[in-house]
Amino acid sequence: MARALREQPAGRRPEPVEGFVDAVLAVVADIPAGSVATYGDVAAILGSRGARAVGQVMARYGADAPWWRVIRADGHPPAGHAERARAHYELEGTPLRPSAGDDGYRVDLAAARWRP
DNA sequence: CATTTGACTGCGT
DNA sequence: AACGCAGCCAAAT
Repeated sequence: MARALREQPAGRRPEPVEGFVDAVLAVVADIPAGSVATYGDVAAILGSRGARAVGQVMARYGADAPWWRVIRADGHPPAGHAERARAHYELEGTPLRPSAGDDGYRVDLAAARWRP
């Protein structure tokens, strides 16, 4: 469906769609189930090193995206979402690894890291 | 336009 | 493995 004009009712913007935001969501959507990518990897694919910027996008716009497939460089799930992410991992069969101190588990990056 | 913020990363302790 | 610190990036305020 054609997206009509980009103009919105004055003073109201339906979605702050920006190039970077859209790109991040697109990359995240490309991550296959059972695999994961680090914030830094997603940023690198976009030609940037803004791992934090990617996290920022996920926090604000990743609500409807497979955010659990984007994890930290250490294999830890998104901060504050370990419990919810774990449910998705077990459902998708993402290779996990037992951990003592963390949230009780940790994603096996060596086996689950997505390779475009 | 300047400052703050944050679902990050790497290194040292 | 846990904690702290500095560096980096884009969006939000």
